[in-house]
Amino acid sequence: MATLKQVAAHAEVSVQTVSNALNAPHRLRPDTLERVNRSIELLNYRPNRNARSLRTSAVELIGYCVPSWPDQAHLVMDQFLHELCAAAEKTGRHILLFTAPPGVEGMPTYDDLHARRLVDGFVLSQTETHDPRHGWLKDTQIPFVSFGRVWKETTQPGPWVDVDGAAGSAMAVQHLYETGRRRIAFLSWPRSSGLAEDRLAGWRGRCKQLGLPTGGLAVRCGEDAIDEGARATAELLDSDQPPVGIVALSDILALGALRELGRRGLTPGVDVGVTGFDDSPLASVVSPGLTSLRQPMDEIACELIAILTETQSLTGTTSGVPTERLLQPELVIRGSSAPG
Amino acid sequence: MATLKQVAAHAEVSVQTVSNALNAPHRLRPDTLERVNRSIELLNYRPNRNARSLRTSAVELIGYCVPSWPDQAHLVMDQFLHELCAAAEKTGRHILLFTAPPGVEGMPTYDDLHARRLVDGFVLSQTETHDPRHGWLKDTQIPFVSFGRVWKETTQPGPWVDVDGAAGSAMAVQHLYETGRRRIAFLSWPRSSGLAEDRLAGWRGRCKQLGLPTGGLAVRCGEDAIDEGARATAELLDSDQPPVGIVALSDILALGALRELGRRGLTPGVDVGVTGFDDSPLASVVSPGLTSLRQPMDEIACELIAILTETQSLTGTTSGVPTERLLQPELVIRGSSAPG
DNA sequence: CTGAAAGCGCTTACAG
DNA sequence: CTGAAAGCGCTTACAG
Repeated sequence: MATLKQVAAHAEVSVQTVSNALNAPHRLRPDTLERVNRSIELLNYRPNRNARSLRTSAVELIGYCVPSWPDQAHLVMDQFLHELCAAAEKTGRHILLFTAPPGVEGMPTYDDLHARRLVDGFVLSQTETHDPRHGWLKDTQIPFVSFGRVWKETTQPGPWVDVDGAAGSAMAVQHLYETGRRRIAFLSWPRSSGLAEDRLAGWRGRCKQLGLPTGGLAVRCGEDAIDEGARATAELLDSDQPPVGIVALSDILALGALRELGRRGLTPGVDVGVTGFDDSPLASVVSPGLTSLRQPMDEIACELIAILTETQSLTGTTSGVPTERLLQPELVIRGSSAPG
Repeated sequence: MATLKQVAAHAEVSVQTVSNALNAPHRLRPDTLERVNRSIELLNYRPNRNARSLRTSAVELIGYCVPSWPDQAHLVMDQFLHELCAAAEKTGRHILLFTAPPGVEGMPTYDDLHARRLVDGFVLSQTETHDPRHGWLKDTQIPFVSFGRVWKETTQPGPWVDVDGAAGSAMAVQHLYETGRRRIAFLSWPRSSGLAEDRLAGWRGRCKQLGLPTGGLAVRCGEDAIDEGARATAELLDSDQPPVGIVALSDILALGALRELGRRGLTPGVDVGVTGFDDSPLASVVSPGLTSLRQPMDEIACELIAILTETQSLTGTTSGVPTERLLQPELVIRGSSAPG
């Protein structure tokens, strides 16, 4: 393993010059730069990152706590991780994975990782209503950015990126409306979830806007399970005025709706239009395919990394980068809402 | 941020003694140790990992390349990552995530990560038939361990951990046999997959052993998709002697079988018993639940980490730890094979 | 544009 | 059992 010193000796310059060739090439005369680069190539030199980190006290590593499954979002977690990695690598950084107890119990782990200089900062996800982690990290001055807002807080403790769930539901309603449906139901979760309330509000808002009924059309499911989605759908279909469109809060719930339709001999996309959320692998794997709202994972990842690395959180200086970004989901249309 | 030096000054000992208190406490007199520990506590000292790594040239980081989805195994990837993280942390290590082009194209990325001392070694997964990465890493002397065997090689280029697919299929056959079924089919993939051949062989072997027919009962699907599983199932059910049990190579294929049964008014678990592979989130989310072969992710992760850290691959010395481990899957029985 | 020197925070023979 | 000193491989003011 060649060192900076050896490269310097080989190129007959000082170590400082080699270091500059790597980190500030514009400071060198072109001929010197070329000579140094030849030596680097020849000796197959790779800078030792630990030495660099020790000196600069930046490790270029971003911590991400792997959620313990089962978990609502785990179906798209692999997509998220892949994009997060790719986005980090574009800035020369990498993702360090770790496990921690949920909630505030896990904070000592975050603190330790940061204090021992294993990471520069954190990307949080699985944000919950009143998530205590954000405030804790902010107080401790540990850089972080959150995928997901801390719900029901007037002011967010730190920078975040999120997807506009209300807009997503509205898009789903609009789509079902445009395919001729006028009675559109909503499959929701318990009231305690900020995410659920956001998506529910989008459905209600657009329905009102279009002059569609909402009364008795929002059903709360006990948990995010296929059986619950099926049960809620059965309830809706058994009512006096059954809906002809169903916007579900999640792909899982939507799958329940599809199953119940099938059980009754109704054809999804023809008799009743169904949409889900997240465009998980499930959506494209069922038949007919499930129309679903895709989260723009690549954009999300890029924004997270940009905010974490370019704002005060990591550099100590405030730049012009906004620290709150609400991104729009995209409706992926499949057979469950539009046959053919 | 306190340093070793400051702790030493506070405890009125040399830095060497503080270092020993941390890394070799048995070398200190109990009273000295206690005094040093008090200072560490008081100053909230955390050793700087970069300084340590620079000195010891071990970063305690293990690289794992996030597979680009879509991918056969991505449904259980989050479980795998969680267990891998947890296992690494038990040894004081962490997982560094990165992306790389598939196959041998990605090897420079592995090499770079190792040369720049961002990682000590790698855990590979998504092993393919004749996977070139193993030989490459072995030749380059980069420590690694593989989750999955390199199929069709007489000798494996490096240490591995894998799950016994043949035994898994045999367990599924045995289970269906014990629930009274005598005609058991197998849903497979194209011949090019070592994993598929392994699982197929297990089915055939156990059927022969039990005196069950196999002729015309193995169907190859074009790809791992629900539609393909349904199509293959339809083919089987339309034959002169339709099977009453179906062992599928994957949960996805099994889901296809369930769908086709439903379409025909047949009840899974009653009329036809169905089993899948991997016990993915899908298996417990459908109704009836899908009987499936669970990979022991916790064991797999522990073995991977143990082999990587305890054998020559990382320490340079051969220890007594075996470098090849074939683990047994576990049959998780649900309604698709046994009602009630 | 280039170079000699200090230092980031640890660990580890070595000597006492 | 304890301590003084060298060194891991970089970066960065500083001087020329």
